[in-house]
Amino acid sequence: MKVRTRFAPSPTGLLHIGGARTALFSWLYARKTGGDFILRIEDTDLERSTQASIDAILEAMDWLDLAYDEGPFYQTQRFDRYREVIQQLLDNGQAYRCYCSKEELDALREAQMVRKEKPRYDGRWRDSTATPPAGVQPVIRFKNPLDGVVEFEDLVRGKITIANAELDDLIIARSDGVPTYNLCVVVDDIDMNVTHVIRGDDHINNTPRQINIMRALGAALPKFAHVPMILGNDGQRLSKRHGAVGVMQYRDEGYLPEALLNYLVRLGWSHGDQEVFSRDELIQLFEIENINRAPSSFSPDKLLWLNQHYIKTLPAERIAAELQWHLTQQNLDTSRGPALVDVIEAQRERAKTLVELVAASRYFYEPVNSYDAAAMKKQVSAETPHYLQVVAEHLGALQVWDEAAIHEAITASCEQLQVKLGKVGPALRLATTGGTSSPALDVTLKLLSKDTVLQRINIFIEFVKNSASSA
RNA sequence: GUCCCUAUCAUCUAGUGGCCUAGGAUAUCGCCCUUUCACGGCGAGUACCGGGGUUCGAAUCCCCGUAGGGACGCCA
Repeated sequence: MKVRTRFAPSPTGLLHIGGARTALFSWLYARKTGGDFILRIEDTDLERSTQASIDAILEAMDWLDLAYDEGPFYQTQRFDRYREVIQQLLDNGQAYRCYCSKEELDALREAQMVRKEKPRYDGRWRDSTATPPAGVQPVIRFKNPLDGVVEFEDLVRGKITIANAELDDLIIARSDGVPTYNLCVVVDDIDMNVTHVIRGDDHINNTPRQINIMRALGAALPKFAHVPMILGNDGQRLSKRHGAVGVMQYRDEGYLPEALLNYLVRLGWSHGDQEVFSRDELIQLFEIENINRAPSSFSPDKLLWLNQHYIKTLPAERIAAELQWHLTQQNLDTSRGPALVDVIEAQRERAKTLVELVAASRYFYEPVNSYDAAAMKKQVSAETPHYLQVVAEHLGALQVWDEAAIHEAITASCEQLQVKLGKVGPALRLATTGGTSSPALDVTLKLLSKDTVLQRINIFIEFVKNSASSA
């Protein structure tokens, strides 16, 4: 049978790290097995679902390049189908109407807590022949088996057993008739022929209930794989109100989707000692059974390392494409100046994020309008204008503007001046970039172009002279 | 509170009874490379939660503690 997996987020917020990883695992498994990956939006919570969240989820899936073969399906568009199933359950005596008020249920729960019992519905309307109270819109509850156990083989945990006595008769339709999560999931997973349910382990407790409903409907059971939660740095579960940030925020902060995906897949999954995986490798190597059982905590440092790794190793064209968004954000116009891919090649080893990469590359595209104060103090002396004048002369005389020639010119300048490069280099860097860090001087100057370099040297010489006379 | 799940360096992990005086990666620290910033290379320290079993032998299997996470909604 063809493998079919699904990712089923609820649109009540951003797609965060945990959700993205679950989506990744589901996607990988489908790809690996040549199956289908389905996206389903679980928007039955009419109160909290928003279009903005739907858009955010879609945008994140797109940015991560986790393409789905089917969907997005929306549960709100399948209400007729759910009602049909609910009616069937009602007709078969597998579900019943419950007329309890919320207050009544709260009181029940409270009393149970006091008695140190697990709070659950006591089934008072399950077989009731009492006359329903007037004016109360009932909810519909599923008749969960009273005894026995539900046992299933979880693909990552192994055998999980829960006694039916622990379960209560869950609500499958609200009093306004809107079906609830557990019912919708079951109907959808059946209708969509989902073979592998891969989801967060916060759903382990729902699984036996869902299995019972599936059995009541006479459906075949899918396989379940519950992946552990991701914890924050403090060991607490990562959630919307607890340190979880949306996937798109990582884009904003300058991470590459390649890095984020690679980081995420290694959080809870491993293939021996391997740390870096291409997409194709992942598809080839991914196995559900290699997913860890323990929750893991998110480590920004390692993500950063992977991001830098990908910045260093991906084709410059790929980086350039991803960089476009940041260039716009940071208002840097690269239409004039060196080719972006050349700057990327020169800079890629000294940026951990794309944000840094852009920030560190401004001087290639914008005039230098200030100089690092500490460096001015440390690297600039009374002789500096003269030194740079000589350098400018050598550079100005060059017929060919390439790295070797530039290197020659600088060396020759030092020889003529009888000084070490240490007297000239830092000042030259300061003059041309405004700061103390850049790629090798010859590379930097080459990219900057001869005209720009000579111009900047002149401006700098004037600046030094002026500040010396005014001091 | 009740039920479910989990437990190897600071963090992510390898390990499926002998190959483990526990390996890799990140982070940290040191050295080298480099007259910038980085990259890179080499090296160091740091872990099997505790206690009982089973076994000739246990990080690996079992039990009990302990700790952490999850669930217990007319949320998903």
